[in-house]
Amino acid sequence: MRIGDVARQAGVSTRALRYYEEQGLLSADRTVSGQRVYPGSAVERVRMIQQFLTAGLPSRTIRKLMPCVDTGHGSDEVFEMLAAERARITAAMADLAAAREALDRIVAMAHHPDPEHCPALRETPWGPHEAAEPPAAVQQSVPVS
Amino acid sequence: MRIGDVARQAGVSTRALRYYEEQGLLSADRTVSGQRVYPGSAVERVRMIQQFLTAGLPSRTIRKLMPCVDTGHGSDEVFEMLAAERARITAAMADLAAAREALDRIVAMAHHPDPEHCPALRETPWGPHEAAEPPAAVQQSVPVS
DNA sequence: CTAAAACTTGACGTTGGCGTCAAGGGCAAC
DNA sequence: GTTGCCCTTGACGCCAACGTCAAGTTTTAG
Repeated sequence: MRIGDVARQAGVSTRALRYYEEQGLLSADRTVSGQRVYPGSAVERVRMIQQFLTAGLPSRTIRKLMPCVDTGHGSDEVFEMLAAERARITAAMADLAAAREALDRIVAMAHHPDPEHCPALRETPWGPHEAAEPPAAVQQSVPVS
Repeated sequence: MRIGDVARQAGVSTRALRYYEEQGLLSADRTVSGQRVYPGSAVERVRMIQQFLTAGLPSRTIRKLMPCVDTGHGSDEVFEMLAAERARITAAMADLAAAREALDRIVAMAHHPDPEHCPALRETPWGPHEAAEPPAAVQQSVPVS
């Protein structure tokens, strides 16, 4: 397959494919004239690369990961990286869930015809917080003339 | 509170706070000399901003969202945005879950002392795929001399 | 009073994953 | 041959959310 075919089938740009090669994520044979020639498995591989990129793994990390995918085994160092990335992903999922709930609270607040509903953020468990603005704070400088 | 206090309590840099103000996410009073003065609630607000940013909402979107948070109601347009972002977040969570499972498959593959386990990616349901490299492809140019 | 710490605006630098020309070479069809 | 599409390398552009000086003012601590 040539680069355009892979690009179409994997749903990415040819620019991306050249970039992946540049980053050492994807290799290609060449014709005498220098055109890239890919095996059919390249499509799968590109999809995997995309999935990892979408998940926030930097290309540098993926580069270290791919040999492990190809050969089936890797060094302890690689597995530590993998574990770390796994943890990062899990944490990111938690962050997303929290943000989504925050959005949901906002729409609920806005659509809920209850009394005193509007700036009722105080009722939501939003991490540690101190008393909201005590009348006389600690370090007060010249407060607006 | 001054900017440094808010920064410490919210766990962000002062640069970030000035950036948020620049982007219209966070407002501050000023002393006569021009220094920023924040209410205690600013810490909460910054945490919320951070949460949304972490979730991938662009500051432009958050800017449109904050009035709704403050007043308790917003336009239909804002709610459409919110729904779209909610969907984006859900999709992102699915992507993360998929990537995490891919990582798990890799470690399982590497640690599993089974025969013919190594490049056994073919057994995993990886999206649509055609036969991997038929002996004679369609458009074949001069194949390496 | 003075030195240190904190604050101000302004402006340029960084990072990643590409997009987007630009200028040329290759290749199948007609 | 020639038309038109696909390919090549090279290089600059982009965008967001800040980091990082720089150079000057203010506030605070001793």
